[in-house]
Amino acid sequence: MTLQNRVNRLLSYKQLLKRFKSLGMVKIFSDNIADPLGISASLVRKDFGIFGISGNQKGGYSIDSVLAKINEILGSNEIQKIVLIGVGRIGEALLSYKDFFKNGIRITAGFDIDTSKIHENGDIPVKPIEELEDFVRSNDIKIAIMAVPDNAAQQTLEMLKSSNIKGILNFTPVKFNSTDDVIINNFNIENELINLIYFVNKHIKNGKKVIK
Amino acid sequence: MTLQNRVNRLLSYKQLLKRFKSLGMVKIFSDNIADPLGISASLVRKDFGIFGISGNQKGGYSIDSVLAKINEILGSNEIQKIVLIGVGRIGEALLSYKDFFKNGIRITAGFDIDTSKIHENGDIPVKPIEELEDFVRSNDIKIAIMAVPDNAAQQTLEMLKSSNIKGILNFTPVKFNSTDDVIINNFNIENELINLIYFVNKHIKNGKKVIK
DNA sequence: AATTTAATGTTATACATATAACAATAAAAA
DNA sequence: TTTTTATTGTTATATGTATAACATTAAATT
Repeated sequence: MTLQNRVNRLLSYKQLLKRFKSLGMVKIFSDNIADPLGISASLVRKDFGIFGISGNQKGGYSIDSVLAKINEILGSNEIQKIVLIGVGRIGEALLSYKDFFKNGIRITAGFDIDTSKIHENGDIPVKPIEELEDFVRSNDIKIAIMAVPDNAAQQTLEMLKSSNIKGILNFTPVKFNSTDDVIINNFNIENELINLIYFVNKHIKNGKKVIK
Repeated sequence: MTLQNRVNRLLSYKQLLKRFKSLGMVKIFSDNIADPLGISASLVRKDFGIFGISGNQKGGYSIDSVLAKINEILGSNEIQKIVLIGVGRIGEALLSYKDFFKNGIRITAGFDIDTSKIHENGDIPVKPIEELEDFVRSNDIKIAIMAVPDNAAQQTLEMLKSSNIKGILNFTPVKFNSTDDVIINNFNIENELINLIYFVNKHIKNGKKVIK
């Protein structure tokens, strides 16, 4: 089940390496990374190879230099400015999500059609949706989080496209496909739950077997 | 990019078929499903075959009977009771998420250590975390959403395991692996954003090419 | 009633991804 | 200084997943 691409794995490596580091470790072998993540050591080495991360024939990999390289690859060294469309329940939760700062992600503004949501002088301003296009263009923003109700999803997508947004994390229940112009990452909470329920039931029926 | 397993695709089919149905359509061909989802018609037919969904040699598939079969497979006909651990910002947003009802998912209770969050007589009760194990056992609950702060994640996981929970949708930034006892579905919002940023930047550099 | 047709259902192939095996090599040991 | 050793880096194999090709078949046409 754990569907992972190479970049997602890189993030897992980062998380794990930070924990190793916090324990005072300095060097690490591919096995030490593979085992806790339930993958093979050769996959770790291959990933590292592909991203140009190298180690020493005997001494393994230096945690610090791997972490530095991963941050470089992921662009975590620069600040990544994004916008949030739809300041409802989920939108508000995301606005107050302090952890983003750790990875250099900044929600620079929220946008909503509901005028009661607008407040310019907060920690993160919430602006009327009409200002989206101007804001995105003048601040050179490429990424948006979409957290509007499902009946506004299509319309919001069009706005984001015409604002020249290049990547969307879509929290609406409406699934959209990526195109040449925009990469769309759909996250449907209900579907994740239904999926989980399915595999749990299957698991219970078929007897215990780890599903990845 | 759109990493999809067979069950996730089934959910996509369901969503799409409901839309076709709302347009008044009654029958559908595999191409009609495949094209909007950007997959091959043979994959649709193969999925249907694996799940025992059959059509007519000439007339395609009956939308109603496919939908009925999908609901049966996914267990959407029964009510799926789940619990929510951690009633912070995200937790609250999920508690008020009305759409769950459409698919038969019921958050039966929330749990928190913070006593100020507790209220027994709301729409959905929020109970002290100490009552979790009893509640889960007496209501035969198998699925939990974990939305606690990262420093409480490990401890919460242990509680859920000892309460005999079989599936966890994990919203904490701490990644956990599935085991023989429990299937864990990690959703890390930051990681999804970093992942998206990576592919958008790559996309911009390498020239336009659809990434799925 | 025979033939054509247009779809399904299934098998074969291609592509993608992960693992396993091993060759290369730098450090450690003798 | 040579040999051994332990790990990386890389190539070969296996597994998993998606597509393409085709055989099958029921409806439509002649």
